[in-house]
Order: sequence, then C-alpha cells, then structure tokens
Amino acid sequence: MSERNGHGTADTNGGSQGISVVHVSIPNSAIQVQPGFQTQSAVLQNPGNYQTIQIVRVATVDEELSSDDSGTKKRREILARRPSYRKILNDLSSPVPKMEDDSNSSQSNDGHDSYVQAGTLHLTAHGDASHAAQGLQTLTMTNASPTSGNSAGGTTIVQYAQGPDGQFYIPVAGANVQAYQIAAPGSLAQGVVMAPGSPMSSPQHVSEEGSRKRELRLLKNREAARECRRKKKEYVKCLENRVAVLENQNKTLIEELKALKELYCQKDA
DNA sequence: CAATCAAAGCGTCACCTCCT
DNA sequence: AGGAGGTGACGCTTTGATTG
Repeated sequence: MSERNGHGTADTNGGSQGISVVHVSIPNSAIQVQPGFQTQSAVLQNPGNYQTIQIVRVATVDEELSSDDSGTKKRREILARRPSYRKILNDLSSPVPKMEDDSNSSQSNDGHDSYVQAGTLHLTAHGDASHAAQGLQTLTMTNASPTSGNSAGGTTIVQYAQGPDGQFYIPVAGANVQAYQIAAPGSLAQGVVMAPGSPMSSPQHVSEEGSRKRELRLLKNREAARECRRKKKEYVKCLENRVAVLENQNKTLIEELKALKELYCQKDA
C-alpha cells in the first residue's frame, strides 16, 4: 500500500515554485511505502470472527474527552496523564488470561495480539564525501516495527540535495523517478545535515541553519505523526480484538456456569 | 453525472514526557 | 535544563458512497 501522492498543501505548494533534478539512488516505491499498513485491514480480512461476536463498546479516553465540554485546559490535564501508545501496547501485549476451553477464541484464530509491539523510528543523516561533493544527502528512516511489511525491511531512504540558493531538492513520492519537486525553504523536508566542511559562518548561513533545523524538525515530526497514527490504529485494532476474545471467554464461562448449575440441581433433586 | 457528505489521511503546531 | 520524540488538536485534501 502506498501513500497518496502529491497530497497536502504544504508539500505541493513547495513544488509549485519550480522543478529541479536530484540524484536519487532508490526506487520511488521505497519512499511511498508506509510501514505497517499491511496490517490495517486485518480485522476486515477476518469478518467471520465478528459476525457472531458482539463488540462491546468501551468508553475510551478519547470519547471521554470528546464529550467533555470543559475546554481544552481540562483536556490537556487528562491527556497529560495518558501514557503513550507504546506503553499502552506494551501493557496490552501481556497475554489475555487463557481459558482451558478456549478453542473458539477469535484471538487464537487471527492472532492479532501479536502485532502490538510498537515500532521505533530512527533517522540517520549521512554526509559522506561522494554525496557531499554533489550536495546530496541521505536520510535513512528505519522503522523497527515488526508489522512493517514493506519489502525494504522497514527502512526508507530519502535523498535530497541542497542547491546553491539554500533550497532543498527532494524526490516527489509517486512521481516519475526523473521528475522531482523543489522544496522551498519553509515548506518541506529540510532533513539535511550539513556536509562536513561547509562554510556556515555568515549571518545568512545562520538563518539558513535555522531554516534547515526547522525543516528537519518538520520532517521528523511528519514521520513521527505517521508512525503515531499507525500505532494508534494498531492499538485500536488490538483493543477490538481483545474485546472479541473476552466476549468469547465470557460466553464460554456463562455456558459453563449454566451447565454446572443444572448438574448441581439434578444432584440435589 | 454532478453535488454532497462522511470518513480517512496528512502536515503542522503545541504541549507533554523522557532522556542525557 | 534542553533536546528529542510522542501525541492530541486543527485545518486541509482526498476518496468513496450516496443521492437527486
């Protein structure tokens, strides 16, 4: 599954300022793949599990928040107490108490609980000599999530170059490999670490440095937001799956209790 | 087939927590 | 203390379904 391309005003606005060319050493698909998306339709792929199981809606913190009219202040207070999805998922990854007779558990059928481990995102900037010579930088984004099913093993390499005017040239996801969008400062993808030995002492360069830092922060945050959303989806699916499992267990226990009651009554009579 | 709508996704900002 | 990463909120676009 690939991301939608050319999407988002910030991205495309940057591109409207001109077209340039950059050296790219990876196929476009490596940039487009969004790690973890293979698992997103997992629930839908197993509709049978959900046809007979009533999903109990549990009020989540989100719902509590959305129904809270006391304003953002209180919302913030509640959110501040909320652990990250990584923590929540780690907690959830502890196994659901197994029942002796749990053969029809939906969890055992699809094993969704196995994907609750959170991934980590590593950003590494490379400024090796050959690339620096042509102003080309490489940003390696490694997603260690076990759910990332992309063929690149969860590693995405983004390359970009800085022009003499301080602008950054990046490949456009989804575009032909030969065509690239120019990213104006302040609009996109600054993730650049200066090539070693770059003269960066003048005030102009200082502001460029600030601009670069901002772009790098935006780039990382963009990736972090994607990762966060992916984890959130996994988290929700995990909760749904857990609900299904517990519903099954509950049903089995009720039946068991019923049977034992009957047995007991017969014995009494 | 065009208009409309809801859902989903994205980028960015602000704020929080954690780590060094 | 400050930087880095995580995440909710917000505004926007895209997409698919529905309707007239």
